[in-house]
This record gives sequence, C-alpha cells and structure tokens, in this order.
Amino acid sequence: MSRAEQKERTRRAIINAAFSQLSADKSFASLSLREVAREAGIAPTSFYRHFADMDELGLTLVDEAGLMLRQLMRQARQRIEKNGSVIRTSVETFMEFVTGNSNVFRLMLRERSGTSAAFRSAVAREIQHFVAELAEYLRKETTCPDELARAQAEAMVTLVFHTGADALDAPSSQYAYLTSRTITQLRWLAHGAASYGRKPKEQAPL
Amino acid sequence: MSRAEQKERTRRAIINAAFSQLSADKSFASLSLREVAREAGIAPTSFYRHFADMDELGLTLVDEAGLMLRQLMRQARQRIEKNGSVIRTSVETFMEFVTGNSNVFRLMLRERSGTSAAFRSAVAREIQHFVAELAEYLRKETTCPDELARAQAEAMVTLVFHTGADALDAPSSQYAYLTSRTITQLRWLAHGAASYGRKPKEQAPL
DNA sequence: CCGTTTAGCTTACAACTGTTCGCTCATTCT
DNA sequence: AGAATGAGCGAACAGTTGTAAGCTAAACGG
Repeated sequence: MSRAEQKERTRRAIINAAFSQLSADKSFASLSLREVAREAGIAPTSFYRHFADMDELGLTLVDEAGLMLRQLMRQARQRIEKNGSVIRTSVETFMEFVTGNSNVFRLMLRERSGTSAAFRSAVAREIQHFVAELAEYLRKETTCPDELARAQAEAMVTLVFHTGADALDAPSSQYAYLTSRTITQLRWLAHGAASYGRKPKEQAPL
Repeated sequence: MSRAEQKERTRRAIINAAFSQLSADKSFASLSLREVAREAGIAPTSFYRHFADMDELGLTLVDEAGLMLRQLMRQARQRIEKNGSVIRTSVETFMEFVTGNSNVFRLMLRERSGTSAAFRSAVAREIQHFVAELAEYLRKETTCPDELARAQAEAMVTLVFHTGADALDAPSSQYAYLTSRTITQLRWLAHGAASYGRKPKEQAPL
C-alpha cells in the first residue's frame, strides 16, 4: 500500500471516529483528542500528523457536513421534477436527512452558535448556499424583487432548519405533524410575500 | 448578618460569577467549577454547599434567563399600548434585549441545542411561554382558528429568536437592517395566514 | 450559656487533558 | 544501493479538573 494512500486511510479513520462519537449528549467541543485517537486506532501523538489541532479537525467535519447537505439538495431537485410540490418535497427531504443523519445535523446546529467564531462562520456559509439557491428559485418562479426574494428564502430556511432541531428531541410519532406544520408555515410565507409585495400599502394594523 | 442572608449572598455571587464568565467564546459547558468558585471568592469545595453539581447551577441560570425574558415581554406590552404596532414594537424590544444581555441570550440559544436533555427542555419550556402568549394574542385579535394561531406564533417566535442569533455575530451597523427584515417577514406570515386561512383551497403551485 | 448546626476552609487524590521529545522502520527518492 | 522522508509509537510532563475527608469558627436553638 502506498504511503499517501495509507495516510489518507487513517485520516478518514480519525474523521469517522469523530463523527461516530458525536451524539445527543456529546458535542464536538466535548470530544477529546485522546478519545478520538483511541477510537481511530492510533496513538494520541499521531493525531498531529494529520491535523494541527482539534479545531482543524472540526472545520473538516463542518465542511463534510456541508457537502452532505448540498448532495441532499441535488437529490431534492430530482424529486421535485417528479413530484411537483416544491415546498412539500423540500421539507420532506430535509426532515429525512435530519432523522437519518442526526449527528451530522446536530454538528451544524450546535456549531452555528458555538464558541468558535471560525466554526460559526463556516456553518453560516453552508447555510447561505441553501438560502442563495432557494432565493434564485423564488426570483425565477415568482414576481418578487431580488431583495424580497432573499428575505423570503432566509425565513424559509430558518423555519425548516429550526423544525429539524425540534425533531431531534421529538418522538418519531411527531415527525408527520412537524413536517406538515412547517409546510403550512412556508405556504403562509409564500402567499403573504406574494400578495404583500403587490399591494404594500394595505398593512394590517399588526 | 444572619446566616441565611449570608448564604443567599454567596449563592448570588456564584450565579453572578457564572453569568459573567459566559461570553462569545465560553459556553456554560466550558465553565469549570473551580473557575466559577474562584471568581465568586470561595473555595472550590464550598460550591457544594449551594449546588449539588454544575448542572444544578446551569438549570438555575436558565430559570433566571427565562425570568428576564418574561419581564421583557411585560415591558413590551406596555410599549405596545403607547406605540400601536405590535410587530415592530415586539421585534425592537427583543433585539434590544439580545444586544443588551447578549450573554443571557447566548445561554438560552446554546443550551437549546446543548448536550443536556434537562437543559434543552428547560429552555424549550421558556420559549413555549413566549409562543403561548403570542398565540393567545393572535386568537383574540384575528380570526384564526386555535391550531393555526399556534403554528403562526411558533413561526414568528422562531424567526425572531433566530434573527437575534444572527445579530450576535453581526456588526451593530446591521441591527437596523436585521430588525426591519424580520418585521417584513412577520408581516408576510400574518398576512399569509390570514388570507390563506380564509380561502385554503387557492394554493399556489409552490 | 452550652450544645448543635453549618458555611467555608485546607489538604489531598486520582483521573484526565494537550503537547514535547526522541525513537523506529517502512516507503520513497536519487 | 544508499540516503532521506515521514507516519506512528511510548514515555513523560505540566496543567487542570471534580470531589472526598476532616477541621474551624461563627451563628443558631433550647
């Protein structure tokens, strides 16, 4: 086996060990270099041959998580072409991701408000991809001006992301309810933005 | 000085020390009993005279944070009576709280998705107070059926809470923009929910 | 006024943490 | 073939952590 190949292999072992130790009770911040190294099957000191410190590993994890999310979106687009309902399909796809890769989702959810500014902005960047793609879609499909399309996309992503967070602690019997509630909320947003944009002076006294 | 009085005093010293050590780079999970005790001016072991462990202290902090939030809501209601615009006043009041008590807000934001189930549900409970009060208001002021009023309130609280989180990392020059964007989003929701509820069959093909 | 209670202290320990240093030894390069 | 590279290892170090045991002294209750 080539040297580079072997190096890549134990690098992956480290990454996998880290992912597998994440759970509801263990955040990335509470992982220890030694524990990760132990599960990866290497000596603690060998860790440094691959990452300068735990932060570098963490940023790698966030990157990989972002990659998974983008794959998810591609998959969602395929489903939309067959299914038709953009909102329903997107929400359902996302909820499947959250429940099927809960540790990955938890990583993003937590580090988004975590103690490292680098982590926070890394996660924020990944989420912005979501928002940007959705905003572009809204610009194409509706008559929204650019600025409003972005605000609308932002609200939608926020609601979906947040519902995913709720689903993590909810019994699986609640998934269907959470999904349909979110779909309703997104439709309100779409509906409200469309009609509100057309006649912006008819503000209800709310 | 009475014994009970003195005990309460150092108990507060511990709580204050813990709050003051929270920051953008330091979450509750990364506080140490010894550091807190040091800042409170007591020996590490004296900590146990007041709390069984750090978790108990943490739950106390979450409780106090929830109290501050409820005080905030009362204050917001007073403002609304003078000002008139419910949405604008609520959002502005909340944003002031976030920027003025960022450590308290950060505590809730983080523990909401933290590693302790007890913390998560404690924070969730505090947020539900928000949602319930807002839902009740919506039921009174609009023609929404109960279930929809709750879903609407939930969406609104989510959007406001999340924008607060964004504000924590944004330069203060962005506050005004974030505030007005959120106001727009909430108005969309209110508008959409109102008209969508009245004629639920006219679904846009979104 | 004397016995009880108890907040707070000092000392101590065992369990971890991240990181440095120097070594081995298989792969790679010349 | 011979030298250089570099992944991995073991031992060791200094630091921190939570927590247990036992003492002191001041406030309390009868």
